[in-house]
This record gives sequence, C-alpha cells and structure tokens, in this order.
Amino acid sequence: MGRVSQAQAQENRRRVVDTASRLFREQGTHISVADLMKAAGLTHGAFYKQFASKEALVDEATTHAFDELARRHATGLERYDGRRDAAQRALIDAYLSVEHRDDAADGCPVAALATDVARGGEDREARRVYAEGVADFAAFLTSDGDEGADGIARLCLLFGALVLSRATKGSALSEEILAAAHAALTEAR
Amino acid sequence: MGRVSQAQAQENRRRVVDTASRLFREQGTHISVADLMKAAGLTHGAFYKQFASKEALVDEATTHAFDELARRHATGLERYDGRRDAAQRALIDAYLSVEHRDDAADGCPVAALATDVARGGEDREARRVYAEGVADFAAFLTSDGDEGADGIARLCLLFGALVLSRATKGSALSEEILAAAHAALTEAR
DNA sequence: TCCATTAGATTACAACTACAATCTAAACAA
DNA sequence: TTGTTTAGATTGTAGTTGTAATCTAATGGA
Repeated sequence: MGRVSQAQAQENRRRVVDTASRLFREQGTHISVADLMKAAGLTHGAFYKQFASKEALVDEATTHAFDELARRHATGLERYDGRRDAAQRALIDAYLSVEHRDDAADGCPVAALATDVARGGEDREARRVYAEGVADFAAFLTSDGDEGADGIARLCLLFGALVLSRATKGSALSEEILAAAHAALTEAR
Repeated sequence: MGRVSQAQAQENRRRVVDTASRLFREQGTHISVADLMKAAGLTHGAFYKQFASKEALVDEATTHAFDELARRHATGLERYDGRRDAAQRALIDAYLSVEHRDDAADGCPVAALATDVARGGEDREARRVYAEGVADFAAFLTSDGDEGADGIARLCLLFGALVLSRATKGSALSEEILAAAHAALTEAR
C-alpha cells in the first residue's frame, strides 16, 4: 500500500521506536530490522524511510526507554508525596520482584541494556544516555542528606541482583538472590 | 593441508575452546564461527570436525571459563593460607580494578556472560554451569560463620559494580562506581 | 609397507543480515 | 481537480551467518 497520513506516519514511527525499545531490552540489540518491523506491523523495507540506520534506532530506542524510566521515578516520588524513603522502598519491592525479573521488555533499561551498551562503541549516543540514566537512578536511591557514594552502592546491589537473578532463572538460586538483596537493602536502614 | 597428529588435533581443539571462552566474554556469544576460527588460527570449515554445533561450543566454552574461575578461587585461598577474609579482600581489590573492567576477555565469567546466559534457552548446559558458578562465588564471599544470604548480597554488589562500570566506561561515573562499591564492601566489615 | 582413517582446507549453500532502488497509491498543497 | 510529494510495499543486493560435502594429505594401526 502507498502513502499514509502524516499523523499515521508519525504514529507508525513512534510504534517502531516503542517496539524496538521493548524488544532490545528483551532480546538484545542484535535483533534484526526485519523481525523488529514485523513486530511493529510493517515491512522491513519501510524502515529506512524513517531511520538513517539501525544504529540510529538503537540510540533513539535507548533514549526512549530512559525517558520512560525517568517518568516512572518522577511519578513514584509524586505518589509518595515527596517522601523519598517511602518511594525508595516501593521501588525496591517492585525492582526485586519475580514479575520484574520475568518481564525485561517492560523493565529497567539499566539492567536490560547494560551489556549491549558496554559492547557498543564508546562514542555512541546510547552510552551517554545510559550513563546519565545511571547517575539519575543513583541520585534517586541516595538517602536524605547523604552523599552520592551511598546511592551508587545501593544501585549496584539492586541492579546486580536483578541481572543475576535473570541469569540464574530456573535454579532456586534465582529467588534467593532477590530475597538476599531485598533484605540487605531494607534492613540496613 | 590434510591430517594432523592426534596430539596436535587435541591441542587445536583446546585452543578453539580457549579462544571462544575469551571472545565470548569480550564480545558476546553472537560472534561468528568464522571469526572465532580465524582467531584460533584455523579455517571455519574445520569447526564441525570438532564440535556438533555452535551451541555445543558455547556450552563447552562457558564450562571452561568457570573451571578457570574455580581454580582461581582455589589458588587465591591457598596463597592466603586459608585465611578467608584476607583472600576475600584481595579478590575484591582485583575485581573492582580498572584493569579488570578493561579486560573482560580474561575476567570473571559471571559478569561477562550474565546477559548471554540469561537470553539463551533455559534448558542449556551453560545455564546450569553458570548457576553453579554463582553459588560457588557467593560461598567464597560468605563471612566465616555466617549464612549464605550475606555472601549473595556481597556478590550482587561486587558483580553489579563491575558490569555497571563497564557500561558507563568513558564517563567519570565508571570509576566512581568501582570506588563506591569497594568502600561499601570493605568498610562494612 | 600399505591402506583405512581423519583433521583441516576448500568450496558450496540456503537463510539471513543491513541497506537501497523502484514501485504504488494515497495525501495534501495548488 | 489537478500535480507533486511521500509512506510504505516490493524487490534487489552484497555480505555474512551456521552448517555440510568434498577434497587433501598425513597419521597411525595392520
């Protein structure tokens, strides 16, 4: 079929980015353009009318995922009326849940994209966005009136537990990891 | 060239597994058989005389990497004459070093292979080996006379910091992460 | 000494990769 | 109502993927 309204085209483009941001988190950035476009309900030839290259989409989808994360943190703080440690506790509960472990596609991009970003070029936009997202996340986890190092360490523990529990899924260890990290993060304060 | 002595063939096979175990950690298991064999100094056609499939090699190379890790932990304990917390401190220093961050190929397979293992099938041998390696590592990190949860949480922090510092390499945050995790792991005890 | 075995090289292949050119029909400005 | 623009479909391409068949020469047992 031929042309489509500007509104429809824009909506299609948005759907491609959104689909990519979910599939990249679930399966990694190695997923093919063809599979990606099929999942978004278009043919693979249409891709290059909207994006300069696959790399460009990776960068854009990464940014998209981190925007979503920032929004989630903001509304999390709102919901608890600015009470930082209540919001933190709620986030930790959700972050270390079996549901989050089993749903990487809709989950934290810091956890889902870490390896893909690390293996991508150092000059990539995705890497800048990623580092910024990590800094924001660490700031969110910092205790009231403490310095940055504390939040960073808490993020390492939180993040590490999720990634490890995904890699060990199927063994009993997977759930033990979630529980151990949860205990360490909630008891100590 | 034609045939080669059994000893040479066995040595070639070992070199393929060793090369794979390093390249998989550095670049991920998506690296092609052709590139792999070239790196091992053979042609790609020779591969299937030694391995049933690429998946089989991934499993074998993963096992190989974890055997190496276990040996390293064992000799680490020896060197400190069984003094567990001295050995632990030495490991933490090396694990959170810039050198380890920049040398995934020869580094910890728990950190390097986490995402590849998580995305591989749940019935894969590599996953069993991985989970076992995680359990051993956590046991190594457990404090004398404490239960398992403590070692697991310490591993999450250690592992998470390394993976995060690799993904943020190029930003100042990368080194801050290593430092923050190091402080958290050494001060608290 | 001879010859069956076999490790590795070469070549081949079908599927897949990112990307590009062309085609088509609808959108929108005139 | 036109004519131009353009999103998406179709088709094509050069390179790469995992895997297999064939060829080779040398090994190692008889």
